[in-house]
Amino acid sequence: MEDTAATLAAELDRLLSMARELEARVDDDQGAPGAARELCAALAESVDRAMRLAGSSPRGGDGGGNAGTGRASASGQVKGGRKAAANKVRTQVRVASVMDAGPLNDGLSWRKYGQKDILGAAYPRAYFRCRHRHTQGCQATKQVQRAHADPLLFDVVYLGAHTCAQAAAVLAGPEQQPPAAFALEHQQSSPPEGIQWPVEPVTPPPFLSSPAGCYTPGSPWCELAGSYGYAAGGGLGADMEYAYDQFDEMFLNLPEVFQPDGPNL
DNA sequence: AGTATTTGACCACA
DNA sequence: TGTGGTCAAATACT
Repeated sequence: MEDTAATLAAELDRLLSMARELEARVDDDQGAPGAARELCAALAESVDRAMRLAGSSPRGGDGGGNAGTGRASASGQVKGGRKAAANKVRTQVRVASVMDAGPLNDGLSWRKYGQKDILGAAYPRAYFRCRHRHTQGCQATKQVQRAHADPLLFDVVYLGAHTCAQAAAVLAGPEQQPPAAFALEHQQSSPPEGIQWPVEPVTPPPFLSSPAGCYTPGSPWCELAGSYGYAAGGGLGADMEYAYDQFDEMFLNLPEVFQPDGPNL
């Protein structure tokens, strides 16, 4: 056990270093996708290994204020069409909202369809689905829940792949650029997401931004101070959790995740 | 007037 | 049986 723990620690440390290097490179040299990709690949590999080492309980740690029910993971079945999301790609992201940051979102059009109090959670969970669900059959949904441990942190879970034209447009951006960056440039097209919280949660897509402090021991979340452009220095954090085997693919081929024939659909 | 959000109820799964 | 996810009518907002 201790051996594994030590290895895990080393892996995570390495991960942190790479992440920081990646940040530095991307930061001062935006035209170096090659180097960035290399690092991303190594990063993904390292994270994957670390996660495997962490044990067979991906959600066991239950980071921070997450209700941690853990029941939404792929259960397969789904009879009457409900709980269909359980079948889909699950991507968990932790973001920090920033005061006065305004109604930022990930550049995609979401429509809130429900909110529910979650057992053991201090704050309700909000349910969103793609606005083009009916017109284009886009099955993507997301769940947003404030972490009770830190009211400024929001746990965002993306379920399912975006198949709508808008998502395709967003993801067709330059060089795997995170949709969030796109969103920042197109905020005016982002309708407000009504969540009954004082601050609007920023919900970056599943893509590593820039690390500051990474991986909280005992938690499945990876703390990543964001430089998504949301609020530099404003205290943005973004965590992410992926199904182990999906991590690399999602990380390196983000657009595929949102495409009709994504890696896990 | 049209659209988005809220909220209670229903359904399915563990 | 309890809980989470979704639906749909009512309400609020632009």
